Amino acid sequence: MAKARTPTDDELRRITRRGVAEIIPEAEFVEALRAGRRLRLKIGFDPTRPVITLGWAVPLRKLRQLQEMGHTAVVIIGDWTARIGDPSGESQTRPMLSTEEVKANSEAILHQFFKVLDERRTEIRRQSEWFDPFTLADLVRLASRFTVAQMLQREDFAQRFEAHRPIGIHEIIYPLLQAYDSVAVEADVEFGGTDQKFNILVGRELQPHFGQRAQAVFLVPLLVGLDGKQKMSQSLGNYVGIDAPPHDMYGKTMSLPDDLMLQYFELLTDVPDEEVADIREALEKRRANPMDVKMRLAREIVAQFHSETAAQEAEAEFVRTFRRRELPEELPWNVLPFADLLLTAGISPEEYVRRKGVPVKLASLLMHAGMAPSLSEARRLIQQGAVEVDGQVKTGLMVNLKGGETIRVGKHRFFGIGRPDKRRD
RNA sequence: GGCGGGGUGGCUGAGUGGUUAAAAGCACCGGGCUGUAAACUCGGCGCCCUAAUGGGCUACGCAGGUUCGAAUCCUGCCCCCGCCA
Repeated sequence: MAKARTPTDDELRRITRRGVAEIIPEAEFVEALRAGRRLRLKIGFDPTRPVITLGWAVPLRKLRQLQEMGHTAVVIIGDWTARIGDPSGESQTRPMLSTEEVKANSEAILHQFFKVLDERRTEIRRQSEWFDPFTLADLVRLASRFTVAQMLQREDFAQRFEAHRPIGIHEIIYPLLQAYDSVAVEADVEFGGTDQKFNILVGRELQPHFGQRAQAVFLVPLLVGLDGKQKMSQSLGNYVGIDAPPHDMYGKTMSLPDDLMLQYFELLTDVPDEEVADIREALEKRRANPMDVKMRLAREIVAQFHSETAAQEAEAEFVRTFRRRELPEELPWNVLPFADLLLTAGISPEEYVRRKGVPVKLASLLMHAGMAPSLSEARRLIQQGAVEVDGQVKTGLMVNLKGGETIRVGKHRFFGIGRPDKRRD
């Protein structure tokens, strides 16, 4: 078997110190790296939703680092559990999905993973490979390896047990399944956020029963979301998608609470430790303007997931639109085709020429453009002065459009009206 | 299996016959102030119609019933929780 490159001391420090919460057992892991043994690095995901947030970039970046040295990432698609859903019905996080949905989501997610991971050094596996043929007898045998007491080690379970709140049997089974994944792929290390500690440890305990070496546990800190309070997650809406377009990624980063900047530098960028330390000091001594620092951060992030050029453009656009409160240079990214506009307004092209414009109900326009979920909501926005057409606040019912306008809704949402000459064919 | 408690808007949680689209808080949205940060401040926050005043519809687990009128009373059903076994 091919060997992996052994890390220099400096690399080793970067791998085991920066952006790491805990490695169990660290000494063993370091030893394995030094020995140059090619490691199988497991990471699993739930294909319930197709979105991957920047929070995932934290462990993925670690994997990438190790891939550079020749180790193999093993990505496990939790397709089997996604198809089962959460039978308790209490949790909205695990609806039951069809095979097609799972497939579509998985593909979308993998695509996002590969913005960070090296595809050539990644093995993709599906839970269904080993769970479809799994029998009830297999499950009972698997369950026999663990005790209720062990399960109660998990803080979440312990608390609920203590408070006499329900713990579903299936909730106990899920960690077992995830643990079995490690056996199935013969994982050497499993990666996850600190909230996964228990589950990953279960895998570590299970492997020796199958004659395998126990995997190491590599825990990364949970990235705090844009609200500055809770972990970044799609369901909380406080996230930045890994595949968010440059301007969006840049803008969302700028809305980050100041306190989080250093954490983001550390977890999401390659800015060297010494430099991060300098930034920290500059901020503390108020030598640096927090906003400038944040712009640097936003640039770093956009450059990483898109390109240097995209980062510069996003920044220029940001400055123009928000700091100087000017209109975007080009038509915005969301454009309502002109033909749709005519259709919405119920106006023929001839009528448009005759009237030199299209009178439309602003509220319904907003709804059509997806800026408001209902007409009532759209009206409220208009009434509150949140809507501008080409820089002019509009509070009236109707608005006359010629095409090519830029409409702003609230502080940071824009959409454009297509130009009439650009007919769709 | 026995006894008891409970299901209200995204969440927490008031409300036990009428002015309750439903207190309050959180979350969220918008305006102001700013750096699309925080804090603060003002406003909004079911859906639909109306330029507006206003009107209509749907909503308090589900289905019926009583009543001029029900989240509130009655009946049945479903679900959840606790204690005991």
